[in-house]
Amino acid sequence: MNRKAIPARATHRIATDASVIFERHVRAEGLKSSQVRLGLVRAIAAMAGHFTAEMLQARLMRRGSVSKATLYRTLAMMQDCKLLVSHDFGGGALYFESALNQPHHDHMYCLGCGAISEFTSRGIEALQARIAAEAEFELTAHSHKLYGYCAPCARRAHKRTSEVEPGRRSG
Amino acid sequence: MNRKAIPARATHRIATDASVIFERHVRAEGLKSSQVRLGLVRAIAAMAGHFTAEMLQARLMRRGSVSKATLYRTLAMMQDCKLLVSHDFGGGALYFESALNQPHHDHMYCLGCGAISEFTSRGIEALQARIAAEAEFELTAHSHKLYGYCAPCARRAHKRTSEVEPGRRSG
DNA sequence: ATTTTTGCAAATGATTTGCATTCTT
DNA sequence: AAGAATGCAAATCATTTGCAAAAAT
Repeated sequence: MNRKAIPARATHRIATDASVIFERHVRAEGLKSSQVRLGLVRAIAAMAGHFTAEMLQARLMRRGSVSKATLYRTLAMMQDCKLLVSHDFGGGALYFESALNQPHHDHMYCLGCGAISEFTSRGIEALQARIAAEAEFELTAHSHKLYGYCAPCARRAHKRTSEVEPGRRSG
Repeated sequence: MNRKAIPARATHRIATDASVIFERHVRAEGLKSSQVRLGLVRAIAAMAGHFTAEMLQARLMRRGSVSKATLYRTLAMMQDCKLLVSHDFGGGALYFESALNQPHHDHMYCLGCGAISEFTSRGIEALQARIAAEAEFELTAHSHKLYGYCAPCARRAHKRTSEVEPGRRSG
């Protein structure tokens, strides 16, 4: 379920759809539009997979540079209008992911190589809803992450004899 | 399922059990024991519920003060020897929780009042394991958090007409 | 004696913010 | 013009770390 190698045609469409939604949000909030930000929005929306602000800035650096301030401000706005979603895997920096037409899913994070993959489970979602209902807890969001080793990393680890267990990890 | 009001007898026993485990760990690592740290370990292990480093320091302040440095270092060691577990609910500070004789569980976090409650689900754990297995992902840990409003906060919210939706929240 | 622990202050690092300048409307 | 957006540098803030002094072996 890893998204990769999005064809050029598709990224253009995604970028355009995102900019429409973004501009609608800007108008609704009584803000102003700007070239810099629109370019950023298009680029970010078209990003494949999961990325940090730093990774994003590195990639954007190819063309004109963008200040961290504007980058973070745009990232925040895109989250406000649901174009973007962020995930905290405990490494210090947040990971972002385009949310345009991306149905909800949860993640597996490889402690060996940092690879992030996705999963969904109707069953888990249902059990979760039931648990919340029984506790009279009004569920508005959830975060479910699996940590461990992806297949290649696990194989690599099994070859060596001594393997260090992953230490403390904030759940 | 909220742990509260632990009787004095019980806290003493917990503190003692924790100090034994902690001292074993210290010896195993070739470190030295210390009064300051042992006092901290006993106090922390006996803490009920979920608390941040700041909350902890505030409570410990009643008796002699402890430096943040030592506090964090002890917190880290206690996690190393599984006396303590930490959780990140996205508020900036980590929450800690004594793990002595505390079976695994996941959490619900109230966006209204910050209350933290616990839940467990055999069903979810099983589905989780199956998902990992199918992806050939070697599962070593997981984090599952539900965000929303506890019963009192939900009632309070429904009384008012306009309720602000929780904004971006890193999952 | 030697090695570790402690506390203070300074460092870290991702993210945020103040403010003067530059866009948009 | 009037209000926002931008970039830079400075500020945040929880957590870490360097180092000299104090404690444990």
